Amino acid sequence: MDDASRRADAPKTDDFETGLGAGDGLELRVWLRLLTCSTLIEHGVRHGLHRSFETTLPRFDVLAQLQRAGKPLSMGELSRRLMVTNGNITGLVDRLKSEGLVDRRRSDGDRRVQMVSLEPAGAELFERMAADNRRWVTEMMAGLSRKEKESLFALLGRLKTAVLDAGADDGETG
Amino acid sequence: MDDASRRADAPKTDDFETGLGAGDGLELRVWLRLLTCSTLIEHGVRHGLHRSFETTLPRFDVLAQLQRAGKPLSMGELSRRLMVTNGNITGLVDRLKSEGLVDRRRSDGDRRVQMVSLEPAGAELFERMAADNRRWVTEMMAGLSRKEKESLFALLGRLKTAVLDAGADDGETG
DNA sequence: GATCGTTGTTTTAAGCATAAAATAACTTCA
DNA sequence: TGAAGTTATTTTATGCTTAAAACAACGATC
Repeated sequence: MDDASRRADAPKTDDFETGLGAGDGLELRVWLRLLTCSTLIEHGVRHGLHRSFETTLPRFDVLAQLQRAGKPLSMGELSRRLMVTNGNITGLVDRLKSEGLVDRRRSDGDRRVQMVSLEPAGAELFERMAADNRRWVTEMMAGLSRKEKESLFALLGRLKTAVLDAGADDGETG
Repeated sequence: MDDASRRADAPKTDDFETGLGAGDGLELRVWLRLLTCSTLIEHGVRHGLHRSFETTLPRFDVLAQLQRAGKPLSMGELSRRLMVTNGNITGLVDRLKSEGLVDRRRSDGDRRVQMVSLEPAGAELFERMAADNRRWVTEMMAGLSRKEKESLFALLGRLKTAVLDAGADDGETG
């Protein structure tokens, strides 16, 4: 139920993507395919993390952001970077702290702020997970040429910009 | 924090786009960007559904699959199409049924099977949601040319195939 | 130096999601 | 026909996620 649809002349593709006519709704078709790809890869990563490390993707994501930042981050900064709501971070960091992977302490300057930092155990675990993660993702994309991956990367960059621009003044037009 | 790093001759900048070396990790970079785009668009849609219809994306997805199929689907078929676990569908269909949007009844042939069908109210609501959904997604991609969207669609098709192929015999190599 | 608006975080209530175990109905095949 | 295996769904336990409300500390202004 997959390809056989990437030829431009395919008649009535109906390619299992969701109730839209083949003629148009190109944006919808892009979106659905994007979501499918995202979900497939996410499943692969999630499954790997579960099987190899008994952990979850959100936890991995928090560690990744901290490692990448190279410095402690506030709860709010984490929630922005992970694109999830504030309340979400609270529980996530609670669990990571209880596992000894991160530390959380009140900021000296602003007593509302909680700074989250990587513990050595968290950094060490992250390195191991990151190596496997890279391998999984690379394997999943093994069927694409370097050129295809580069094109995809560039187009996704364009899409990201487009969506961000479109959303800039979107709250008030509703 | 994005491009400026897709040159193959970059030394070893180690450009932290999630703790990955700059030289390579192209696959990881594609994946992260894909996830960002997916999350951004999903937020837009989710927000619209919540604001305009007081409903959620998973509910919308179930209705969309039923509408698209044009016939009742079993619980298992729904879970496959939505790429979520079985148990998930149970609760989702429970809620939709309690809202009068779908019906669920045991199959005559096989008494294990539950067939889920669209109620008129569900079909009517779906039509309205789908129209808005299409508009939201189109607006979010307004910054892309038709050509870019077509390229993206094609490349995502290639990616989908690649990931599915890679995953075909993945369970046993772990 | 009290009050007003803002910002950072947590709490609450509900729903979504997973993996794994449990049920229950079907199929096979000896 | 009846035991063994398979398939469809639900249940269980836990965790993730959201939106909205509540709290708490900050900053400004009068």
